[in-house]
Amino acid sequence: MDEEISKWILEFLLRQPIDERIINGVLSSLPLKDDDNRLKKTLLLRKIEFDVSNAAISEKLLDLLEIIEELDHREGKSASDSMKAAYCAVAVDCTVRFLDENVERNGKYFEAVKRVWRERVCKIEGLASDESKQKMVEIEAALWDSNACGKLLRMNTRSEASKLVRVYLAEEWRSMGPTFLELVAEKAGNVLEGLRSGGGVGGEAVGSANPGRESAAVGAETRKGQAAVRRKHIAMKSKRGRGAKISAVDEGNGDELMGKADSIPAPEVDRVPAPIESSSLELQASKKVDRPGAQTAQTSSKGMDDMNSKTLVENQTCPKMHATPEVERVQEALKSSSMELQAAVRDPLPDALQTAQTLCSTVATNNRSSKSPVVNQPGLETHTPPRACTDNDKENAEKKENSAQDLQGNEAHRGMTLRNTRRTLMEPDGTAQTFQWSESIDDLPGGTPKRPRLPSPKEDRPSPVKYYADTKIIRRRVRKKWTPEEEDALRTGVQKFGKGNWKLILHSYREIFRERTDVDLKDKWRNMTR
DNA sequence: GTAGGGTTACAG
DNA sequence: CTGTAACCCTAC
Repeated sequence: MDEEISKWILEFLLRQPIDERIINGVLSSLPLKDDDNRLKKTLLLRKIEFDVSNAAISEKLLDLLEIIEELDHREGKSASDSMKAAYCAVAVDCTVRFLDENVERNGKYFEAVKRVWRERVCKIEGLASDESKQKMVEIEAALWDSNACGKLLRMNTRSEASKLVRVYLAEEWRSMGPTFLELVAEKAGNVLEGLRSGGGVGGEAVGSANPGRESAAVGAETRKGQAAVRRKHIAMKSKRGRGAKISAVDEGNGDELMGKADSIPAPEVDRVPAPIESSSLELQASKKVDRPGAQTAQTSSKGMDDMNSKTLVENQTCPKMHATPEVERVQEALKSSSMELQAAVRDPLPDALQTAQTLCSTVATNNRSSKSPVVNQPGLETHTPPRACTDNDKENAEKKENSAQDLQGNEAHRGMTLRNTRRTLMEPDGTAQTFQWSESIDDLPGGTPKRPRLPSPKEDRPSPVKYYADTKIIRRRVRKKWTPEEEDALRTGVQKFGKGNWKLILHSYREIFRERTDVDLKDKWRNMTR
């Protein structure tokens, strides 16, 4: 199946309340590449939503939020306030759950503070906020202050974390907009609406304004108001090379879509959408969950208001089930727009391979025609990634050639140089620097997808709270005077085991030396014998 | 784990 | 401010 189509399907499925096993099955069967942060983010958000809905607030949620923050960071987007708040609330809950009202029994709590706040929250600059700094002060204070301890214990941190994560999720789903398939379905809804009303098809869309997350029962007025927002989503898609044609249709009226469908020769319509049909059948086969609200395309015009975009996608992908003339026309329209989209998203690999082949054959020709000795000139290596040649490329190539000739004397040398540094353009270039996202959801050989992993160590972004944390959390123990009982036990211990066996003495009188260490014993003996 | 030097808190 | 006890850091 085409990778782009796989992405559309997966993105759509990830937004649905489908059994996790089905999602995993789809993940392992679709050909996906590691270049779509939106898809990765959708996957991560779904995971978070799953955990929160199961009341599973844990440090794993912090992992997921950190990965999303990293993805956003790479795209130049900083964490939203709701994300920071959610992250902070989860961190608080993951710590406070270990808190004991007796501050002297808070060993586990101390470990949690260290693990969650010192080694994690403080180091993620992108998720730091004034609130998290404030919370950290309170969290730390509970280590020694029973009042602060009591205050934290009275808080319902679990509920707060759950609530704030949900708020964050809602905001994130909203900002991501509908999935591509839902957009397409929405357009189909417009067309159907137009057909049923027997007149012009306006810009008003059918379905939820945020089809992936919100109820389909959105009032017509609301939808009108949000039409402009949807157009923005489409425009965004078109920039990515996905929906250029559909975008154009949306700006005009829906009849254009039908017009395009009609104008496309039948063989083209039949040929191109095959991947969509086959993939949709696969999905249908794997989708065992029937949604009660789903209706067919035979629904009346009034019923269309309630029809959500999922239904439309199903209709689109099951042509044999609802073969009314209207539906067939919509299917044709969808197919044609799909074909146009496929045309817009051109795979660069064939061009690249062809370019590489051309270069290699040129080099081979030069080798045969030139009697010049082979000279390795690393300074003249070309490491331009293979891609289709443009006029500019040709110009640049000519310039490079000229400068190479200036240095080497002839074009043949250049060819030989290229040949001697790398056998082919597809070979790894030892001098080139590559930057890859190694935490791929599908970076197994052969593109076999696998579950997401935690990110590798992040770049060292100094955190403004780190210094604070280091100086605050590792604080001196509260100074505690030695009791006469402890001094007696120490003297007895030294008499019995000898000076220097501090560990042994400590364990022998563990009940007396409650909060002392072997080093304390050694220091105390030093003081006593001075 | 131990030894010894360094640092900090506190009483006078 | 000073001396001392308690605690910390680090080399071995």
